[in-house]
Order: sequence, then structure tokens, then C-alpha cells
Amino acid sequence: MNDRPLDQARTVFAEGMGAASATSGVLSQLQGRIFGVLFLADHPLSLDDIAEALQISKSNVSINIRNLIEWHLVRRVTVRNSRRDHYEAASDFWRVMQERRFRWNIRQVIATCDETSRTAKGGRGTARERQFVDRRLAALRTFAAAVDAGIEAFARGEPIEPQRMQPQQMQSIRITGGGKR
Amino acid sequence: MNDRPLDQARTVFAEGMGAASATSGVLSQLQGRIFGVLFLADHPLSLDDIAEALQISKSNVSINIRNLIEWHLVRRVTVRNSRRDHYEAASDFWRVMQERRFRWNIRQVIATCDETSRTAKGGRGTARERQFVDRRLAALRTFAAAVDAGIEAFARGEPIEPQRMQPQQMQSIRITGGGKR
DNA sequence: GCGAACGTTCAAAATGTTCTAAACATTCGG
DNA sequence: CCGAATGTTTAGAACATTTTGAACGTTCGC
Repeated sequence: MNDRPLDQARTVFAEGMGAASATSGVLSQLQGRIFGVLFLADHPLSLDDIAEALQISKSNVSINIRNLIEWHLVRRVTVRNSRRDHYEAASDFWRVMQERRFRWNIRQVIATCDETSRTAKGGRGTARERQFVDRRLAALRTFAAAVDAGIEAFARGEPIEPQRMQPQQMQSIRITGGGKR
Repeated sequence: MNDRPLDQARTVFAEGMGAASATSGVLSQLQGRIFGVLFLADHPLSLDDIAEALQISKSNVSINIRNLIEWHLVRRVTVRNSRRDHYEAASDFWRVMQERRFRWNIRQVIATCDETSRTAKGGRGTARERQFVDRRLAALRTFAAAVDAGIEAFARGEPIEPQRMQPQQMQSIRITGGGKR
């Protein structure tokens, strides 16, 4: 034990994952670092182990590890002869990707398109105006649905047929860029 | 003009996009709302138009629209008979997806794996320890590279062959979950 | 060149997030 | 039951981000 290059590598990794996580929108920097520590640990670690490794308070680990568990990136495990909770990083990312939460953002976009369409119904604007809004909403919805389906298939390891995505359909609604005032 | 249901729909949409953006990691809530306003506008809007629509200061729009332009989600256009800059939302999301910046996060993970591997070289830990770290890093790197390639292919509308992803490879390095102390 | 119309930058206030130590709650061996 | 060991909550401090009006610089019609 006490291997400098290996420990140094673990630090590099934890910091790198922290940096990547900070801009991911899913994990905070600290959550990324916690994951980094766990991912390169060859046995489950306790809250105190993690706090020690990252030089932060135990309560901070307690709060932040929750989100990692919610995302199924970390799981709580029990260790013989220890009353402490221990944690280990998930390594089957394909399964993590299949989790509903992963696609929550995209579904939010789809839901917004649907709600907006419903709200727009009954508007007495010009037919042209109505049509424009309807087309835009439909286009965004189609795109988001394709991404959602793509992730689904990807996570399952299934092939993705591009013709279902219809990327060219978007072009027809490019706005004309007309005159204001 | 002045169509209640349509205007209401635009508000619903802007707020929805704001909510979705807030947790995206890519855009802030306000940036999402700005995009929402532009996406359902059938002509380019000026800074003041946007500020008015969202009831925020013009400087705030100026600062935040920059990020939307960087992501190619909004472009600046000129409008005849107006000295003001005007902006319109992009609607060809497939092209937006192909932009390098979209995959920046994933590349960061790959780079971290590589850097960590380099750092770990020369460690004098047990062969078992070394092997564990090497395998974990390789597994994460493979996954991230597959996602990156998948996005690339998806954005181009090309089919994605699942066998290149090898999801099952990850299983072999599931950690044993052994005893500590 | 002048002045009005713009977009951008700036400094400060408002707001939101993260972090910690201490208090609290819970579990378990005895 | 008791007390030690442990996870969780909390209140407030430290820190970061967002927002704004004002100041600034630039452009363009005249």
C-alpha cells in the first residue's frame, strides 16, 4: 500500500471527474469527485473514508452522495464486521443510462411542447401565425422524441435507424427572416 | 394581433423551456426563456423586444444571449430599416448537435481517463491493484467514447451499430464487494 | 463632426448555493 | 435500558451567480 503514483492517479481522476461534472448539469463538482474516489477504489468506502480522501466534512459527503445514489451511479452496500454504511461506484453505465431520470430533461421539453400546443388551441390569431407556432412546436417535439428514442435504443445496445429521425423535416419551417416595423 | 391564447401559449413555452434549461447544465433558466421567446416568434426580435417580453433588463439579455449564440441556438440577424441587432432561434437542432461544444463534457471524461492512466504508470502497487485501476479506466473510457461516437452518428442521421459499443464488456469488471477491515 | 441610438461593461445589491460544526436521531451490542 | 457509534438535519458563514441601472464606447444618419 501507500503507492505514490497510484494515489496520485486517483487524485487526478477525482479532480478530473469533478471538473467534468461541474458543467454537466447532473452532478455538482463535489459529487463528481466523490464518484471519482469511489470508482477507483477496489473496495467499498465509508462516509469517513470518503471525507478523509477529499478532506471535507462527513455531513457534506452525506448530503452529496444522495444525489449519486438517486442517479444510480453509486450504491450503498453493507460490509461485514462494520456498522458503517459503505458505498461503491456503479460501473455498468449502460444500465444507468436506461434509468428514467437520465431522460427527464428531454421529456420535460416534450411535455412543454404538448402543454404549449394545448394552450395555443383556440387562439384567434391569423391562420399564418397559428400555423407557424404549430409547426415550430411539432418540429421541436419531433426532435426531442427522436433523441429520447435514440438514447433508449443506444442504452439497450439496439441499432438506431436514422430514417425515423427525419432531420430534413426541420428545414421546411426555416423562418423567412422578414422585416420588422 | 394581441391574441390572448397565443400569447399565453408563448409564455407557457418560455417558462417551460426555462425550467428544462435550468437543469440542463448547458443553459441557465433565463437563457432557456430567451430561447423560448425567440423560438415562437415569427420574426427576429431586438434586445429590447426580448427584455420587454420577459420583463428583465436589456443588459441581462445582452449578457445571456451570448451563450445561446455560442451554442448556435440563436443567431444574430440584421433587419432592414433598423439599426438594432435582431435575433432569431435556430430550428435545425440536428446541426446544433453536431457542433463540437455539445460533446465537450464527454471528451473531458475521456481526457481524464487518459491522463489518469498516464499518471498511474510506474506505480509499484500490487499487480492486482494496478489491474483493477487500469480496467476501470478502460471501461469508462470505452463507454464515453461510445457515447461520443453515438452522438456523432445520431446527429448525422447515420445508423448506429450496437456491436461497437460492447455493453457487456463492463460486467466482467464488476467489483467483488469484499470485506473491509 | 454632432448627437442620438445602440450594445456592452461595470460595480453593487440581491439572490442562490455549498460547506461546516454542532445538535439531533437512530441503531446495536452489552 | 445504557452508551458508544453512526447517519442526518440544521443554522449560519463563506462563497458564487444573477441582475440591474449607470457609465461607457461605437456607429450612423445628418
